[in-house]
Amino acid sequence: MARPREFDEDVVLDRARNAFWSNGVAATSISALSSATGLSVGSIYKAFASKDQLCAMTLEDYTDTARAGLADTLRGAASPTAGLRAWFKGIAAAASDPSPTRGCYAVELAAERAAVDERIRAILVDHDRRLLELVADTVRRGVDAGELIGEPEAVARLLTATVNGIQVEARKGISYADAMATFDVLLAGLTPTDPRS
Amino acid sequence: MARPREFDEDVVLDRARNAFWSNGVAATSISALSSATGLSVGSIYKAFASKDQLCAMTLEDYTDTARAGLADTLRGAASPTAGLRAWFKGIAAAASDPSPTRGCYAVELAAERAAVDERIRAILVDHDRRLLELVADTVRRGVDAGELIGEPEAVARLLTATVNGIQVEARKGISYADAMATFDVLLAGLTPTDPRS
DNA sequence: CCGATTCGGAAACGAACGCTCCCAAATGGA
DNA sequence: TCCATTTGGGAGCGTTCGTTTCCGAATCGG
Repeated sequence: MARPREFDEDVVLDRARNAFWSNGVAATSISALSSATGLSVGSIYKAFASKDQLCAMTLEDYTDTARAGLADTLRGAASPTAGLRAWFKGIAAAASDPSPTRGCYAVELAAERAAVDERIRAILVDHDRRLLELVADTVRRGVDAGELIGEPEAVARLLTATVNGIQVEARKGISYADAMATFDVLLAGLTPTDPRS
Repeated sequence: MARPREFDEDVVLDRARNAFWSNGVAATSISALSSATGLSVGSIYKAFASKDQLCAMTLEDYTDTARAGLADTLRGAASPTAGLRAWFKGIAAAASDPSPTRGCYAVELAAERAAVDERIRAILVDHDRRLLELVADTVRRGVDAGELIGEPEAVARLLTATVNGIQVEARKGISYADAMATFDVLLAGLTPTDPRS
């Protein structure tokens, strides 16, 4: 009953996230969010309670979407290592994006807010745990198939750490080729039949 | 001639950096910097011109110090790989620091400001270039000594990317053991005589 | 010991901050 | 067709922002 909303919450969350992502959370004012989303200041507070709450919601939406996309990529690939390579290609593409939303929103928030905002930190820690499970599962399948070597969880930690490192480089600017070259060296070290040495 | 300064610029830069680092640059006000440094607002502006300028100076001081420390670590070690291991131990220690200045200041600034502040970005890009040369040189020596395998510059990019990735994890909290385990897997993949498979 | 020069710091600037309030507009059930 | 209820939005709340201004204090060459 009563008057229905005129805006699509997902669209508003996307636009708010991009604003936070481009300029930093603290540097993004409510009036800037109003411009970015098309909602008035009062409507933003009616719908999202506070700036911190809105930020947390954009992050939760982002991490959920990112994990779902990664799960599709990893499980839809022809083999575990093919899945990892597809993941890396997507990361390299996002990292070499010239827009101010290049890199990874979760990395931006981890760096700027995780040490000071308990709520953000909790979302990121939970995301990390689930992401690690996803990647470790793929690595385990790769080890079983003889494509990869090492202890799956430790290897998964290395993979996600390296991806995050590339996302940091992305904030300063990195080419697609340099990002992929890094991933190539990484994978070469985790492959049993590598013709090095 | 004229009245001498009553403060030590290095001490003030250290305290300002820690304030930026803990809370984020945008979220750190001039009055907070005044409290942290002991200088009055007017004195800060007389000595450092602006908040952005002060931030850039803290970063330049930090990156110079970090590179000098790493150079000492890498060149003072018994072997190239021993140098890398010493580097990783220092990173893991800084990453598992429970204080809000855990992780790496350069990563914090890369994530929060590099995409929007040209000056900060330039400092970080320059730092990256020099850091990469330093690490690549060590890797090259390691390859020559038969301790490491791969193309030195690409391997160096992987090492620095992984280190930055651990620094991102540090902002959310990571144990010393988990950080070191990640580095162990990384090095195992870059070592010719590893008993895996 | 004086005068040029710099420093330290309190007060104040206009602007922008996050947020609340209030009211008109829009809806569905009675 | 009202009426209860929720939305949209603009004006305004008190506070804090980054920065400037101004002036007494301190120093050193003359």
